[in-house]
Amino acid sequence: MGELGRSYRFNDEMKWYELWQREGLFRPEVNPEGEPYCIVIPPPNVTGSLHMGHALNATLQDILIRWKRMQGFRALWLPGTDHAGIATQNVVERELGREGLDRYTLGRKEFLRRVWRWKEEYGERIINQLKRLGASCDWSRQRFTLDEGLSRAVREVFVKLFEDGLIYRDLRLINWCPRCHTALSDLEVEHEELEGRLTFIRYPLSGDEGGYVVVATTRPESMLGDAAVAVHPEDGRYKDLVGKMVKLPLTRREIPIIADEGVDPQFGTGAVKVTPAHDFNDEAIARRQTPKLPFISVIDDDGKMTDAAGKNYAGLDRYECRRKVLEDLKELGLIEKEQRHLHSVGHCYRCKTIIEPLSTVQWYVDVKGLAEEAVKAVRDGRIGLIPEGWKKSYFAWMENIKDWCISRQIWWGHQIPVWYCPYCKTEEGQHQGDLIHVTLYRPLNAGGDEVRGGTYTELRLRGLAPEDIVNNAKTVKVEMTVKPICSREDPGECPFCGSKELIRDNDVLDTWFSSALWPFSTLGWPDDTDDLKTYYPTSVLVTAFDILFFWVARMIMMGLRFMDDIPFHDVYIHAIVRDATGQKMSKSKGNVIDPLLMIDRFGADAFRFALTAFAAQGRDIRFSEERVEGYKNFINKLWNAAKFILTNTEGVVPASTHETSWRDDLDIPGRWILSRLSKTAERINTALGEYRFNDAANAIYQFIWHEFCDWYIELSKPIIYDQGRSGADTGADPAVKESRGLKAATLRCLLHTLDGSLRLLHPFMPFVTEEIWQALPHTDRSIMISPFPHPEESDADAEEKMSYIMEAISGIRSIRGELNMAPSLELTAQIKPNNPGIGEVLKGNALYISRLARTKKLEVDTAVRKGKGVATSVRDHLEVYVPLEGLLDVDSELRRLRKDLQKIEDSITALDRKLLNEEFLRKAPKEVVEKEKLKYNEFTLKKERILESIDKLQELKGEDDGRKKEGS
RNA sequence: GGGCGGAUAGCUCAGUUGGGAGAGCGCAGCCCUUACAAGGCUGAGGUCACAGGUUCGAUCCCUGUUCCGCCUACCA
Repeated sequence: MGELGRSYRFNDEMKWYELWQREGLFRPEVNPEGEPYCIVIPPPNVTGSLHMGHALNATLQDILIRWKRMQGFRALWLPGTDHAGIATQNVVERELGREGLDRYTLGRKEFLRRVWRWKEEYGERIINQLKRLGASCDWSRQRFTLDEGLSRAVREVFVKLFEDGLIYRDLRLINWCPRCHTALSDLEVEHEELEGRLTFIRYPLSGDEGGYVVVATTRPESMLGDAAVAVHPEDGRYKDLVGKMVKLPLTRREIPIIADEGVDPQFGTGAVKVTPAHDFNDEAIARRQTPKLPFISVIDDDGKMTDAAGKNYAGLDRYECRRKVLEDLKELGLIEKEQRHLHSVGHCYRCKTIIEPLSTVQWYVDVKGLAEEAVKAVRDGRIGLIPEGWKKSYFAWMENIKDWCISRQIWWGHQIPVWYCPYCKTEEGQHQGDLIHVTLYRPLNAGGDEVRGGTYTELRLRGLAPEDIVNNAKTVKVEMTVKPICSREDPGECPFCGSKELIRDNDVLDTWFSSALWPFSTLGWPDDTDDLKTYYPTSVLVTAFDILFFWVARMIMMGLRFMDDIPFHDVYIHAIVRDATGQKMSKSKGNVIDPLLMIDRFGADAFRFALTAFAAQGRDIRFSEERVEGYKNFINKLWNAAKFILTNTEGVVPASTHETSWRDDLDIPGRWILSRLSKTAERINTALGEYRFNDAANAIYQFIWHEFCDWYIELSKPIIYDQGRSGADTGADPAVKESRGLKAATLRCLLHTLDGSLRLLHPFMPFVTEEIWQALPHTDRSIMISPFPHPEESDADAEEKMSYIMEAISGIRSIRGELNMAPSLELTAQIKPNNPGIGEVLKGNALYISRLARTKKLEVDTAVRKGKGVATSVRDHLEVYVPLEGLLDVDSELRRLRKDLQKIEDSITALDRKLLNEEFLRKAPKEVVEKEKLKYNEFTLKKERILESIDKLQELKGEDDGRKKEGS
């Protein structure tokens, strides 16, 4: 047993974390016999630092894990980080940029060394921040998506899907980020409404001097790549023009006017320019046409115009080019008009650069079949989404899912396990080496000549060694017809021609590809490990909705495919944390609140509790510091309660869970608080079982502050102090003896309830609970492995009787408060119980009433004779009178009573309406009618009593007034 | 364009099988009562967005309207 300082110092939180870690308490092996319970953490980016979303996410998982661990489960919270391909690469490239370098000057190998170095240096930052939060992850099992094991999993999955024909290459338009220099999946594109300009441009008709067609566009620069002008086939205005040609301004090309169903005659002029290589819509039109329209790429990887754009524009940035095109068109008098136009524009989710659709060869996963299975798993309830509302979006997305573009033109990540042989021939008989196009990041010397790129065959013929080519390649574009060699092991030679010279695919996989395997790759798959057998499928996944599609859906698909089982039973989808005004937090808005700052200022416990208490299902959290502060006060309250109990229970033998005989000596308040404690445990269990975190948090808050502190501790004081005074007694008096038993029992009850409260609170506030608990008599090493309180049968009798006591006390307090009487003023009070049974309870507990309500004299009798000058409080089971000779402020008491009367009359009127309604009597359930009748009787009784009091007062007032008149 | 969610006390929000409207903060009054003024006690404050409907009875179920968010989509 220890002593507690004056106030809780949360700065020492980490000493407990160190203890937990030292003792290995985060490992599931602390409960070797327990049923497995497992959560895999949504791996944060290695580049990341803890933000509010992480903090909430981790707090909720920690609550579940600590709760289950205390319940004896073999609870595993498996942590790790994600290599975050694009984000991490960006960070390191920026770093290089400051040194005047870029990744190409370093070359792939050296660049990757740099990234790993960066990762070793900074990659643990977010992990350490999670520790500050108190996250009880099993760090001995920590994983990283680029670990050897996880990489093997990725490779296995890729090869298997390739073999099954579910991974393929294709040439089509993709979302390209010119800044990150890579393809992106549809999900990685954020659409934002922007105000742009709709420009109406005249395209002169060929062979019809003066005739023209007007097209409207938001991207004038793309006209350089136009392949046609399209109109709706039914559009009368243009019917005659279909099949004719127009002269494409600023170029020497002529392009046809074609008909396509996809054109909206209502929009713009009804005629649209078609740029197949730079617009998804136009791509579709181009593919529908016979003959197919040509794809003319006028914008390159960097967002600059290509040679195909014409010599006036080649090399210009796409937006510079736009300005120049507009200028040039204006000069030619071909701009009819411009208007403002609101449209949504795709941005790179990593760097916010505007996406450029480019026609490239990429790798795709055919997800249709996988998605079907994943839909089934949710539809038939094998996986639960909580709150359920998300199912709808899940289904909607899954049912319209498009193939997943998984290749990225970056270096940090899992390189695609595919090789190409430059010496084999394609089915059409071409040399594959001629179809592999390499651009070098710097000119290489080849026999005296400077070489900047070319086909692989050319480069080899000019004398460059294979290593030189690969190591200096900026881009390697492999045409569609080249045969891929996909292999689990790096192939030493071509399986077809035996050539030892193979070129590996330059691209890496989307980071989400490896994240999709997380629930089983982290447990050891593809090996058949004990962990995998024990913990898969995992219990629950806790995450925010913004990665429902990115991650959750894909994990379900991959889990079902490769483990033949769901990856988790439940998915709990929590809120987004916003700022106090409801804005999403973002760096650009400058409204980000740093969780670590909150932890520094208020402690991790208060911060966690604030997040939890507001984590209601289906609603976003508006975060504000005040709330955290409020929970810091709660900690203070708890601390002081503990201090009080500890100083008063010195020497009290620890109340072991088995030894319960002391309970027999308890009186009503003691039995009541135990019953409430048990009820609270039950409420928390139910709430957490349903992922109703806010309910659970509020239940324990309510119990500790408003039941334990406000009532029980106050009620214990008369026992502790009064009996303490007579403690020196000989003990001959049986009443004293008995009360000694009561005192001992009360002290134990205080300790027991404090201990139980701490355990119930521990999952939410791990640090302060540990600190207090360590000061309590205890046997376990830590509260975090002590048993979570089991709900017992509730003590209805004690709860009922306690309500009488509470009514009596608050009745008296109410009169005191309402009539503005000083708390120090000791009153005389009379209580008239509704029946003798209630009276017995009140008499037996008179000590509590008089102490808490501060009375010097207390009379309890069903036949109490109400004096003339009394204040009255009418409660459900009793009436309270406080005679106020001389003190009575008759008018304010009358006002008070009339207010009560009004309330009760309103209720009675409402009930009247109901009970006089025959249909209600006939149709409503009997219990309800009975209840309403009972209420009616109760209320009328109450009303009569209040009326009686009013009468009495009015009588008195009459006399008073009379006296005053006489006196004057 | 399609879909989803929200509108309850001054503020932020709970309210799960439709049966007398709750919390926290804030506010007002009285109190430094020997755990805690980071506190105690008492209290004020709500036609549960609006309009219909179902029902004996609606904050809750249905329809519509208004306002506010979010997701999604190939409106050039």
